Amino acid sequence: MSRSPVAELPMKADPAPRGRKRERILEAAIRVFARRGYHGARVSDIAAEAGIAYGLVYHYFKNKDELLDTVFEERWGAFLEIVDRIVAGPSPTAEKLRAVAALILFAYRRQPDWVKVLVFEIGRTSRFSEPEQIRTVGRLFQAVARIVRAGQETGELRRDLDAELVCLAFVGALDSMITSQVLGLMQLPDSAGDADAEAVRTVMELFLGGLLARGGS
Amino acid sequence: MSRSPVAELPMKADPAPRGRKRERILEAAIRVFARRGYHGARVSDIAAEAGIAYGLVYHYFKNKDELLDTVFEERWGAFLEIVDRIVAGPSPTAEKLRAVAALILFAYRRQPDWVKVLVFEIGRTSRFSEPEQIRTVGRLFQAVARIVRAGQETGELRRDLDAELVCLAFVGALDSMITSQVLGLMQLPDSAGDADAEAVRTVMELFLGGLLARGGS
Amino acid sequence: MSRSPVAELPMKADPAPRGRKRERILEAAIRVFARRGYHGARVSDIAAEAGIAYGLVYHYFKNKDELLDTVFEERWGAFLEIVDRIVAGPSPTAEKLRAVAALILFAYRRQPDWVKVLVFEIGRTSRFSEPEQIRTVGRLFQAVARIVRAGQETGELRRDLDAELVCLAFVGALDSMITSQVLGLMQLPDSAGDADAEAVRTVMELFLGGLLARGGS
Amino acid sequence: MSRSPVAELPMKADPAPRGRKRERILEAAIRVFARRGYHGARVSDIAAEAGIAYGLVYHYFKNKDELLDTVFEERWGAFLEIVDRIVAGPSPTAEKLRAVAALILFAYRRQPDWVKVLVFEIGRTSRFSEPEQIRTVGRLFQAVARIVRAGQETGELRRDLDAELVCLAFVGALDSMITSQVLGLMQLPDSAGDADAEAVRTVMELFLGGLLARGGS
DNA sequence: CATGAATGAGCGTTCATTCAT
DNA sequence: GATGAATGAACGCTCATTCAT
Repeated sequence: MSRSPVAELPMKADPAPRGRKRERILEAAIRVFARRGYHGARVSDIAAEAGIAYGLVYHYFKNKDELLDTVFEERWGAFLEIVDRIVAGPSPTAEKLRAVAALILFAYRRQPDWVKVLVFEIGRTSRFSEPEQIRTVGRLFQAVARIVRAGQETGELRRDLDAELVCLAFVGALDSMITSQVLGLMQLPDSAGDADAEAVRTVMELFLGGLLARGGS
Repeated sequence: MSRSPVAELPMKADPAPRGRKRERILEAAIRVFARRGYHGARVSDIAAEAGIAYGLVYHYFKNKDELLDTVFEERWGAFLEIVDRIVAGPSPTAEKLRAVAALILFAYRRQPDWVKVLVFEIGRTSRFSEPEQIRTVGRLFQAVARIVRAGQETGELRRDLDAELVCLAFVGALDSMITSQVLGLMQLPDSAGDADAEAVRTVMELFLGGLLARGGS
Repeated sequence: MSRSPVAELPMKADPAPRGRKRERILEAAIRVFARRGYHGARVSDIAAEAGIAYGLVYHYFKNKDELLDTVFEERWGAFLEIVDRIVAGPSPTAEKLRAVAALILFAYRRQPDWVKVLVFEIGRTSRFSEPEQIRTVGRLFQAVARIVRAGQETGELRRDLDAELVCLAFVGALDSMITSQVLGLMQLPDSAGDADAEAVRTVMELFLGGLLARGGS
Repeated sequence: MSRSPVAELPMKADPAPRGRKRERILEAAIRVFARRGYHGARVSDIAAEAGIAYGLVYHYFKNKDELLDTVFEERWGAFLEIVDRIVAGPSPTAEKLRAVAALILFAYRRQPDWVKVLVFEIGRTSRFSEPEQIRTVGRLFQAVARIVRAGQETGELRRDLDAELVCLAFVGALDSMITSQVLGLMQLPDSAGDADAEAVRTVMELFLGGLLARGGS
């Protein structure tokens, strides 16, 4: 059996060594954005966090905006590659959806700062409204939509629901859960064990089987 | 048959008349926040939009922050009252959930600026993380959770899923759809007719019956 | 006998009283620009010199550039009005030219800071190259050119020289002398008495009668 | 008959070959200063224009200031040598003055960038006020003054005018004309032919013979 | 000689907030 | 209540200069 795709999402790696200043700046930016938000983050904070001189940030990046854009594009790109691999894989539709759900819901544990930035600063600022960013985020929806459409074609999934709307609901549900995690609100019954796993189970049961009680019981 | 709860959400009303300066400032604030975001909105912009001197804003509100908070609390409170009435009503569980979904999904049409502010500036800034705001938003989840729990008790809904998680998924799905509307991305098959209604139908089918194709039917 | 036009150029007036902040800022700007040059002048220097708060400068002027432009336009306009009155007056051509020469050469005594700014920051920065500023300065040449052309028509002045070139030479000569004054280089034989008057006499003798020794003497 | 001194002013020469980095930097500096002004010119712009790494500029020059100073001294020195040769030559006074006028007025054609820098960045910044630069520029005045004084002694020129003031006027007139050229304002009647030659003729007629119409002719 | 990464002081500008009228 | 002049802390950005390689 192959490794779970979740495992491909790298853990917070060792900090970039001296000499790879550009990486250090990006990593510092994520930490500071996570801590104070984009607007609250001063460029000088980021430089201090990265342990480099103020002006060097402007050697590597045009301005503060480009820092956030770059963080977004590079990390999001890496994330999408994993999603694409899930989509292209051989698993049945339900398994693919479960893998995506797990990938997203486990992400916070692995890269909490990056997920915070994603949740609070990217999906949610008006600056996000710019077409390019929308398109980039849209690629996640496209990937999930491909899973759903394939499932509809094979007959695994019902065909009377619009795939795009289903995707919106699915990703929205996951987003909501991850936001709840970030805010520290997720108080799960099973918190002793594994809250994330419970969340994955719930979302899959819900989306696959629905809420309604089945006659048999 | 009683009026749909959706109809209780007021349409963009006539602007407050001269003399009711406080109302005019709040309405102006919503428009400016919607247009430029909270950070991009200058107090002077809001005053200009309201047609008053900008020092006057500080007569009615302690500071810019309080403007956003007040907007949030007053409008959100009105919204919650409708939700609470749905919760307390006599309809079956499925109908209550449908009513909530419709209320949320139709809101953008009725109060686009307010919904934009809600979507971009409130659920999503790090400032939102403050406990009080979380609690306020949490009231929506509590209301929906009460519907779900009641349904589980009556046997209408299955009991093996945690009500809180179900709520998160449900509200998240709706949030995702409304965001998609705000961004102008919702391209529905049925766009000639009523995209919102189609969204409501999909989300209800999905959450009640699930995605899986049913063998027999 | 009427007052000399030179006398119309106001002496450094009393500083603008409190309350006329805009004027105070402009006057302070001239002093600071004269002392440190446009680039060397910090906005905070100007505010301090004017005795007002930093940000107030931006209440009255869009930015530092607009300060220099405003200084230039307002003062230069006042100067041109005097020149225009000389042009329109009844004096013979030679007297008009002498009046202009005196106006310019005496200006430094009356408004040394303003003349310094004019000499170093306006006629001479590349930013001056912008069409609008050129046109404004050009109005001085136009005024002098009108005197010359009128003199050529009445037969007072020779007609074989292009009026525009004559103007350039005339104004250039005066500019050179005033610059020399500003730099503190003018070491005149008559320095005990009135160097400026001697400069006026020389420039008029030169331009009217030429350098060549006349046979008769 | 000897070559005109004007011809000694070298045309824009071939760019310095690779390897003569110092020369290339100076030439690049002149071009960039001409294009953007001293303050607008970044050291990196100059290095890019010269095709070298910008750290190298600091091998050859102490700092940006020294670049301008060096440009000024070297080129100005070459220019002064020509002037000195005119002064020392055997021509009559009037011819010497005409030669100086021609040298200056034709310079823009031969070295437009250098003349732009001279006009806008050297005679005219407050930094120019430093004694050393004043002295250097003063050497031009001294040279012209020697011509004038010699003419007064031989009786060619009238003696009732102060030689220094005459020089100021003469050089100022030429400066004004050349500035007008640089700004693209010189609109001469004879523009089809040779505007510069017409300027030389006018300035000489003016300074030698004066503006006044002569009765007899 | 040559490179360009690294440094950091310095400055223009914004804008929320206060307050005299 | 109403106005908008006045205040000043805060921060992004530039760019001359240094220095390790």
